[in-house]
Amino acid sequence: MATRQEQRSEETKNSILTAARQLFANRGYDTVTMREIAKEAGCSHTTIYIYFKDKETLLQQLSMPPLQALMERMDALSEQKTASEEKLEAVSLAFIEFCLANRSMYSLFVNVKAGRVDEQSPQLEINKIRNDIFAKLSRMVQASLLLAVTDEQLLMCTRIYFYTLHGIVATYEHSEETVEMLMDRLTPTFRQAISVLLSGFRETCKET
Amino acid sequence: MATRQEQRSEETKNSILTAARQLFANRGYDTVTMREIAKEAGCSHTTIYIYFKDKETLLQQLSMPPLQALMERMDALSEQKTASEEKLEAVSLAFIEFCLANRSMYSLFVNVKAGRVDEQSPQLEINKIRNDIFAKLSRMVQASLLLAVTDEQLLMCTRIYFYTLHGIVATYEHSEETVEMLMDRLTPTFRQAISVLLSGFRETCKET
Amino acid sequence: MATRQEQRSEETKNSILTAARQLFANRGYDTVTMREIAKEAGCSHTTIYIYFKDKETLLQQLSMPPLQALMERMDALSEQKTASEEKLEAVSLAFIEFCLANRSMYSLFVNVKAGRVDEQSPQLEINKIRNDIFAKLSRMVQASLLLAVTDEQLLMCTRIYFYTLHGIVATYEHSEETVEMLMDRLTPTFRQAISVLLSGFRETCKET
Amino acid sequence: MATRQEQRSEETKNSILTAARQLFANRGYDTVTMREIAKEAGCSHTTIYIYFKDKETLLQQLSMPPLQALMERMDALSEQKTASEEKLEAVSLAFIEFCLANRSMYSLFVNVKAGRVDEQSPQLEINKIRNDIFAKLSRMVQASLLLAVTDEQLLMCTRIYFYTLHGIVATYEHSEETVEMLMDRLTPTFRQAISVLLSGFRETCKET
DNA sequence: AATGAATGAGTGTTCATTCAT
DNA sequence: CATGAATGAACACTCATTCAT
Repeated sequence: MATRQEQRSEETKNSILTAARQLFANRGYDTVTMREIAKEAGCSHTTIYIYFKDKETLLQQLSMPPLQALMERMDALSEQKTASEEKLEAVSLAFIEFCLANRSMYSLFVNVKAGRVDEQSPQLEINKIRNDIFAKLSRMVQASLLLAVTDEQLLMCTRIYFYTLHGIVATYEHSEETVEMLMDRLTPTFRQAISVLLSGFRETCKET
Repeated sequence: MATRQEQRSEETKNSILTAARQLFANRGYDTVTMREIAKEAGCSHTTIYIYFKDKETLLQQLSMPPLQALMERMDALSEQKTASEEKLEAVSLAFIEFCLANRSMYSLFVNVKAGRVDEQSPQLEINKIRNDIFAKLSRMVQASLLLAVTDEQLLMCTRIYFYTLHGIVATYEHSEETVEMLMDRLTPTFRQAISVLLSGFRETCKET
Repeated sequence: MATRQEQRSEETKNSILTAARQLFANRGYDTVTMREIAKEAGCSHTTIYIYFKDKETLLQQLSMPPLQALMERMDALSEQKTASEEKLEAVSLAFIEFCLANRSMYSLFVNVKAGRVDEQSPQLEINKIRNDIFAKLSRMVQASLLLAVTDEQLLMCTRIYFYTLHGIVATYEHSEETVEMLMDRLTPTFRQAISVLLSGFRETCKET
Repeated sequence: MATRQEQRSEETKNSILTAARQLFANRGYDTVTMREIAKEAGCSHTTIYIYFKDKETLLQQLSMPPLQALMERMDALSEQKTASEEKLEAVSLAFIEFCLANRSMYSLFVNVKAGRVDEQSPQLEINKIRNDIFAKLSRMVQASLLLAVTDEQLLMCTRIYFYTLHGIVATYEHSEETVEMLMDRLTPTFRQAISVLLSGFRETCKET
């Protein structure tokens, strides 16, 4: 039973998260100050420390939900009843769009050192999601190839597929265009890239 | 005939450059402080200002020579008398190797805002090199396709080719493995990626 | 109803103002550092930035109120129902006393570059006050002359009158005597100076 | 017998003095850096320390000769065979011109604390010159009055005379006009001021 | 005599964070 | 729960000065 106080508290926390999300996305983690977040959230900067141990923690708490949302969206798309290649395309475009919409998160997502098992949970969590995404795409790539490949071949293809996805996002990571502008302008190119890779994979795997 | 003093001076300058290179590479331009560089270089932070006007200048002096070296190497490789595809492969691997060997430079190289024609020269210089590399690779991609393509098709192929190269480098940008380790381990994958792209390009361009 | 916290805050602000006033007065604006002011005020140097945007703002906030007080006092004195010459004397002595009581302000007041109409407001404000004072004294000098003079003559007389006032203040600007000591000791001299100037003006204007 | 080395040494010292004089005059003592002086003088900044203990010493060594030159000029002018009032005028204008031509020196000249007998010599020296000038002007004022006055009256007149001179200089101390421009534009006003003071003195002293 | 190399102290300013209320 | 007050550490950069040659 949430008292009125608890409700208000939750509201404050949310407004902080929302403000921080927006500012981090637009201006990058380092540039944004706690005071700016507080001003945007409509509270004192000291209040933030009631809810979050420090700036870094705030960032990490911020990054989990969207990543989970991405996972869910990718799952949903991959369960649709369409051809494998179409599904891969849809999921890939969703991934690209998400990454461009959350550019600051993206660098966090990508740069967290892999494997450091001894670290605290938030990094591990992110690591886990990253591996999940990799595995998911790997399966979809396989399904789209329409031919049998060895594990080794699949790993190689998935890696190459990832390189390109990562490269796409990295190319526009610091662009000043909005996600919408970028997606409008470049979706055909992205589609083409996927198509090129798949047909290249097929050719290459066939030969061996 | 360099006096002993001049020698020592040169050493100091080099140790600053080395320290800065390393720190920029590991921790990014913004995060590194002049005092850290000085400590790493074994001198006072004010000494840095004897050799470099300011932090930005230090960064730029650091980045130009290797980029020029890369250009020269790419030129040399592209003039060899081998098949187009082999040349493209050699040049691309050289590009990847260089970028991984100079990871800090890479993010500098990639992130400099494009086009700002009104800016001062150093950024322009980098911009110019970037465009040169793009043009060079574009030409080599065309030669490797072994079939006629429209300008539009070529632009799209080059873009996709770049995405993948960029993605490869970005993927290992923060890895703790040395360049040598990475190249040893992954050169086959990189070759494969190039081969996949080329055969994908050919398939895709043929169709239309 | 001021809370205890607000009270303390006000105290801090005042101690900063007091410290700054004193140090600026004794050692000049440029020479004084924010850290010195803080030490004198008994707080951290960063605390100053809570109350004042920057060093310049601190200086300006310091200077406006006393100048406005001076204006008001001069206005009040000039509206009294006494002989013109007595009023001029009273106003002039008030001006001298004020300037000696606020020596740091004085150099600020005097040194602000004239006329720069394109500058931000605070300098303009001071400029305006200075012009007001000049105009006010000019009118009173004219009234005290008891004879008709051309505009040109009046301008010259006012300038000379100002030179002497300015010279009086400048002479004792760096004296270690308090205002009270100086006024006690020198008021007769100052009166005499005014009287000398007026009779000199009359003689000189008569001739032409 | 000056060796060639001694000659060169003297030259260097002089070029430092010349450079410093110019820079101090144009930009003020605090703003000028040792490196700037060195560059202007055509030597290394370390060389300055061979000839002058530190920046302050340089300033003081710089200030004595012109002051002595002023003294000599004032003496020469006061020994001419013209009417007393003309001599006073000539000497006063020379004083004003000198002070405006050496503005940075002027503040040094004026601000040196009076009387501090325990201080080192350079300050005393300046003090002495200041007193000399005061005495000299005092005598000339007396001669120009053309009537007998008590010591007390003379002191008062001299003080007032000084206030005005000082005020004139202080008024234009921070002006951006050159000495020449100022003297061209304002010499009539200065003459008038002197004339006003003298006739005021006469009137006032007559009465008592 | 002269200099290039080097440095410590210091500049104004910002920021994440803590404390007292 | 929430906040204004306060702070120490840090930033890039400058300067007068000293040291070794």
